Amino acid sequence: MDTVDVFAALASPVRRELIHLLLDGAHSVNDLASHFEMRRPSVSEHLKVLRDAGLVSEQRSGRHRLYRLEAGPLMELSQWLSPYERFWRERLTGLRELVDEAGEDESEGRT
Amino acid sequence: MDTVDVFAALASPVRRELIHLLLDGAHSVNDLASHFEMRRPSVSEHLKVLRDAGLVSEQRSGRHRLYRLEAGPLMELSQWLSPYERFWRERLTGLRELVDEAGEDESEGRT
DNA sequence: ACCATATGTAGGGAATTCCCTACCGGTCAA
DNA sequence: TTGACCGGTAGGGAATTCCCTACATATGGT
Repeated sequence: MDTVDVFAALASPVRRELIHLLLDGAHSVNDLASHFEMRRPSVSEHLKVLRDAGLVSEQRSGRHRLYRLEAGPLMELSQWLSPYERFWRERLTGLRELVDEAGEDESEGRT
Repeated sequence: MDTVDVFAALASPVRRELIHLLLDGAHSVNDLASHFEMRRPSVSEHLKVLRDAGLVSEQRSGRHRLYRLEAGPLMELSQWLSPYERFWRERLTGLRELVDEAGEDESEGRT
């Protein structure tokens, strides 16, 4: 049972597209595979990586397996990102000051 | 000048550690390399990947090169993440309802 | 000029990734 | 049961990654 790092799992554009496709609900493997140029077994392998990273879960239903998005690892990613937020907030603050200087008519308050 | 995908750049634990080290300001390559087991040229190569991804910038200062964190790509990552936020917000809402239900039966208590 | 320091680059080798073609088992329908 | 369909797995090959040891280049100090 290899446990896969969520960053490594998201490093592939194919896998990012896969979880994007799952935003509107669960899909079968064939359904997902139809969105790619590559062969179905390759998509299957990408799904395995996503499973090992906890990013998707499968639910068997007849001969289909429905894959659905799992939020946990993405939430962890968001938490990982939080220490860096101040960096771009500072940048946005700088931009905002420029904007404010350019047009001092409008004022709005939101942080 | 290869332009590197920010997800691919962050796929390496070493590179994530590098940008983490840059949270408290700019550092030289030797300074950064001293935090790792690996040899300095390897750290240099990791820094090149981060540069190509726009995650760090370098500023030459004498014979040193100071690397500093650049927020842009991380902000894009945060934006990429936003469509998925509702997934874990739903989960947290569910958790909160559970907590609230449990809390109605008991008076407050902490160990 | 000479030498030490700071860092990038070349080239190579082991490991990993990513895609492929076969193939296998499970499920449904006739 | 037979056959069509769904989807995982095996094995292989090309490309990429990741680390290494040399080496190159540039700057500063003496």
